[in-house]
Amino acid sequence: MLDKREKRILGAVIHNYIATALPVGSRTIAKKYRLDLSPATIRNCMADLEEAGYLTHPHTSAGRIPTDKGYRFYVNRLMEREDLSREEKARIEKEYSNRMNRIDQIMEETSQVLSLFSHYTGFVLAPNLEESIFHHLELIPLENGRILSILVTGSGLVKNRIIEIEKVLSQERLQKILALINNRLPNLPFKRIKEFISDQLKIEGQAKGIWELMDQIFTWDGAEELYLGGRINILEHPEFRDLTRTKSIFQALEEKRLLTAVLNKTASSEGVRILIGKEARWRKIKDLSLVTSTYRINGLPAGVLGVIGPRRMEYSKVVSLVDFMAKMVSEVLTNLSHTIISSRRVGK
Amino acid sequence: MLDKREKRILGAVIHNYIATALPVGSRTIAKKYRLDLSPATIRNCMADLEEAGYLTHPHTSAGRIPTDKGYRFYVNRLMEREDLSREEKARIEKEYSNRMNRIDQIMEETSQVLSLFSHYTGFVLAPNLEESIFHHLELIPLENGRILSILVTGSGLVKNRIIEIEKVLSQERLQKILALINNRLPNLPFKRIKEFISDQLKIEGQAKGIWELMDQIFTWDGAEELYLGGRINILEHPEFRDLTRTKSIFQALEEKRLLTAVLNKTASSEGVRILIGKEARWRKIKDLSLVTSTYRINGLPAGVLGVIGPRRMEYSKVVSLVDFMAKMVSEVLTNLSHTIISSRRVGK
DNA sequence: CCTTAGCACTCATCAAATAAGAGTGCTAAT
DNA sequence: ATTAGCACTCTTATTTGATGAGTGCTAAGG
Repeated sequence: MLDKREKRILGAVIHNYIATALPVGSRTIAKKYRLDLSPATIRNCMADLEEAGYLTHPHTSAGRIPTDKGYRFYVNRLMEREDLSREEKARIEKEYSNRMNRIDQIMEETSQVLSLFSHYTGFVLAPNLEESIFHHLELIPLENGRILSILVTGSGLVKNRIIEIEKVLSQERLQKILALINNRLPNLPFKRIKEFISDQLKIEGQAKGIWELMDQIFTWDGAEELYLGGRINILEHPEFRDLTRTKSIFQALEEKRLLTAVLNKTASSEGVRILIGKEARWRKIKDLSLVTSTYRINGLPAGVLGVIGPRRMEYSKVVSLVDFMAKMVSEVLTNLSHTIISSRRVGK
Repeated sequence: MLDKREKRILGAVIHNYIATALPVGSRTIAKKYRLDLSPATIRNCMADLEEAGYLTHPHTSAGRIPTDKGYRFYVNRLMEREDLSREEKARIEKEYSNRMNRIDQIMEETSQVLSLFSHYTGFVLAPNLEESIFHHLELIPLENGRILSILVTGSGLVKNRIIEIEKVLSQERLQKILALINNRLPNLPFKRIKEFISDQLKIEGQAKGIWELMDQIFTWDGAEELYLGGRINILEHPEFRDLTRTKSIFQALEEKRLLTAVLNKTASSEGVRILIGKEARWRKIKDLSLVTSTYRINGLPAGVLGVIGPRRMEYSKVVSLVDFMAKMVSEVLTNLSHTIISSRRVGK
């Protein structure tokens, strides 16, 4: 365990490194932070911290820079949360207010705001369908047994695609099925829909063609939608002057699958999560950190949003920002979902 | 007018500069291109070309590089089209084959293919709604007079958004209107829909609430959807080593509005269009060139696709690629639209 | 025993100096 | 009209030396 002095010095090093991106030496700390210690003492202490794995040396005679472990300790134990000022919150809310009724607009805008206020790259992973609830289905028949299926979720997300079935169903038949679905399924979570349908079909002795249709409608590849805002912000930071590295990072950002995979691994616990460098266990983003939070619809986890930036990130600010945005999005989406769900009572 | 020799030399300079990104000198040309002229002669000639505005000097004792005017001449008069090889076409078709039934997937995939085969950045501007034809409308009522409107175009594009109206319409009323619309409007171009509706309403003496609703459904902001693929490819090219410039270019790419504006200005003439550097009349992309083509649905202009890269672009190859992809997309979308439109005859 | 001053040593970075090379533009010869 | 030759310019790469930040160690002081 680190003693009090070591903590203070570690904190000072990280704080300074975050601000400057330059290796920080003992003198700097002695001068800038009122520790009342001589550089020499600090040097000794830093040597200890290095041995313990919290700091490293880029080369023999340079200052220290934090390791992943160092950042982790800072984030867990040292860092104080820097709440957003009232003005900032107001600005965000203003950025946010207009025309926020299409869910994809909300996602897009959120990723923009996250990047704008953090100066890093913002992202939003769209609501996970499995976790959503069903609201409405439309089927528009095309030729050759093709059908355009339009699926509306409880959160107002609209998913459409063209499906093909072997057995051609008549128009009346289709209408009947549709009515049945829109009558029985609303508010059912998607992950329980298939079993529900198969149960119902058994009871009512319906044909196989319908099951085939249903199966296609309610099956989708896991490719969730990822919104990224402010990719260029990455270029702002000195550690990415070097194009060779930067390029691989842009490649990583372009590969939505990668990010999606990483994000899906972060457990959907409460609050803000931080993933530093190699902790993400993904080579391509080993020099990046993620600050993420889960947003919820009606209290149920729906998706993930957050910020991607250099390991040397202003965690204290970013954490507050991400937290705030997660709550904001949760609220907006929950409201939207109420609008939609309660329409059942009023409209029909 | 340039004489034969000047043309050959200009062609050689540009060809070489495209390949190397380095200013090209008289010796290089004398050696690499069988012009049977001494460097000195070539120098004289290049001086003339410079005076005429086709070439420049970065500094006194460097080789020549082409100006916008030089590129323009090259593209218009000198360049031979380098057709795609059979293998390339086969590869593209293979990349393209799978699951191409959702229109947004087609757009996404097309932009990817464009970037993959050009090594520049590919883009597709989604079909312009104004030019599309109506196919189907669904209205799903929510509470408080909110309505989820789902609009299907003749090309299979699905647009959905939530609209609000003052006067609450009853469920039956809504159904009636919907039936009417889906009966009368199909195959009508969107740009003629509003007048059509207002005519109809007059004849049938319907209430104002309906006009308000219709107006909202068939009005949209011009924000068309832009798909970009392979942004990073820009980083591959030596002229963008310099981060300062590169950053502004990424900003430009991020600003979809900008690109959309530029693209909408390129007239929808036949075939491939090339925009070089400042010709686009937009400061931020003054160091970039665009190669674009219009794709069509049933012979009617629907949208624009193409490639964005450095001014020093391999125009001869890229032109063929863009041309090919435009034809490909036209075909795919036209087929898709047939599937959808003919469903009227079969399904209903 | 902890802290600190002092000092030798290591690297990285910067600037100036130098060298090399590419390319031009001009002149004079062919 | 073409070309060879040459002086001149400017860029780029390389070397060199100086500077300075920072460490690690040792020994002295509280």
